[in-house]
Amino acid sequence: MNLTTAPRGTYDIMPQEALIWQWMEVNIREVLLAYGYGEIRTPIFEHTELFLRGIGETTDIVEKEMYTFLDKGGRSITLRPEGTAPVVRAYIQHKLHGQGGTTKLFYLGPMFRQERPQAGRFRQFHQFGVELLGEETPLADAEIILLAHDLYQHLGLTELEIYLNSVGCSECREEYKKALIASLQASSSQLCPSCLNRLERNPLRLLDCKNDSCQKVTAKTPSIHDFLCQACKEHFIQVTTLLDQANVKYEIKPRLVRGLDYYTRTVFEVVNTDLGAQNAICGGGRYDGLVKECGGPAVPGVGFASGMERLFTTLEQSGKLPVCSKAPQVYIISLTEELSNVGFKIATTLRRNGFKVELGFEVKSMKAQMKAANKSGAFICIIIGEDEWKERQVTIKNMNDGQQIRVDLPDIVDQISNLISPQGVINQ
RNA sequence: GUGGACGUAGCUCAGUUGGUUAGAGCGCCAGGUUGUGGCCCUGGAGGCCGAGGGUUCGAAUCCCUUCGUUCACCCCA
Repeated sequence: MNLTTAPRGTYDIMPQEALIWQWMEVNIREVLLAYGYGEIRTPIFEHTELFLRGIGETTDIVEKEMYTFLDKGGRSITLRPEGTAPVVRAYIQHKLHGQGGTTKLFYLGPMFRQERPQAGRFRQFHQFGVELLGEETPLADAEIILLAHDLYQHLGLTELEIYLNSVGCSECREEYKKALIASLQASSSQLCPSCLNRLERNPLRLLDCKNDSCQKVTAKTPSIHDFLCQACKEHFIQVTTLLDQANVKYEIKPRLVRGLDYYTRTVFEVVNTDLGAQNAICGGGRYDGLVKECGGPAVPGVGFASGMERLFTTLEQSGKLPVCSKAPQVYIISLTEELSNVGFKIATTLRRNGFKVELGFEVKSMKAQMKAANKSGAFICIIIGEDEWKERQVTIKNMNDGQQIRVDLPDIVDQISNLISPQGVINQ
C-alpha cells in the first residue's frame, strides 16, 4: 500500500481546479432551481438491499461494481453507486407522495463504483441528477429531456447529441424480448461469448454489442418499435412531438437500451462523440415501477443522471471552461521584520473592507518579494519600507503600469478604492 | 476481473548496441541593483531512474515478480 498516493480510481481536486467545479455546480443549480427542482442530499451510503432492489440484481453494477461492506452492527452497507435509488427511498420515507402533485428533486455529489478505472471512469466520481416523481404524462419525459438540453446549453455546450428510444412497458417489452430471442437463437453460433450469456439474461443489451459479428446478427432482428403497445407508442410519439415543438434535436436509436433494469418507456442519452469510449455524459429515462419495487406506492417517475467528470472534460475540449483566477487584488510586502506587523494590520483592514489581499509572510529581499507579488497576479502591491514608515506612509504600486504613489496610513482604503472595487467575501 | 502501453528532477520529456560523477526545457532559489516584479544573463538546489529479485566485471538500459499510471474490453454516467 502506498500511503502517498490516492487510492486507485480516486483523485484530488486541487484549488485551481476546484474553482471550476464550483463554477459548474453554481451553474447547474441555477438551471435546476429555475426548472423548479429542489435539492435533496441523501447519505453517501445506504442499506445494500436498496440497490439490489432498485437497480436490479442481475445488473453489473450490483453483481460486481458495488462498494459493499458490513458495519459493526453486521448490517450490509453500500456506498451509493448511483443517485436514483436513494432519492426514491427518501421520497418514500418522507411520504412525499402524500403531499399530492408532483415531486421534483435534484442531487449532486460523489458516487462510487469498484470498476477498473479508464478515461472518463473513476471509482469515486460525481454525478448530478434529477427525478420527477408522480407524473405519467409524456410532458414529464419531455421536460426532463428539455432540462438536460437547456442545462448543457446554459453551460455553453451546443454540439452534444441526444439519443432517444422507448423500451416499452413491462408487457410489450416481454413480447419484444421473446421475438428478439427467437430471432437471435437462429444465428446464435455467430454471437460472441458474452452475448450468448446475455441472450438469456438480458437480450436487450445484446443490441449494442460492439462486436462486428454480433452487429451483423442483430442488424436483422426486429425493432422494438414494431412491438410497442398502443399506449407506449402514443407516449413515445407525444414525447417526440413535444421535443420537436421545443426545437430540440434528437436522434431516435431503436437499439438504445440502458443497463439499469428499472427503465420503462422513454430512455435517452446525451453523448459527446469526441469523448472516447466513455462518451455518454448524461443518461436517463422513465422508471414507472421503481417506487413500488422499493416498497412505496405505485408512483411513476422519470429522471436523468449526468457524470460531472465527463462534463468537465467536455467543457475543456470545447474551450468552454471559465478562466478562474485565485489571484489577490492586493499583495503586501514589508521590508523589515518590525514592519511585518504593519503589513499584517493593513491586510486585515483591507480584507475587512472586502478586498482580496495576500500578505508575504517571509521578509526577504525587496526583489524577491516583488517577484512574489508579481507571481501572485495582484493588481496592486503595497510596499511598507522604513523610509515610508518614518512618515507613517506606505507605497502603493500599480503592477500593470508600474506607477506608484505614497499615501498616509489612514488614506490607504480610500486610495485603493480609487483603483479597484472590493472582490473579497468579507464585507462590513 | 481480462488485455495492451507506460513508470527517469516539482512538471514535460531525452538517455545511443548495457560502460565512469544520469541530462534538457520549464518551474524553484540566489546573484547581476544601496529598497522595485515581468525580459535578459550567471550560478545553485533538487533524482535509491516506481519497488523487489535475477543475469553481468558493470544495469535507468536485459529477464522475472510486484506496485502504480493509462487506454481498451466486460459494463456503465
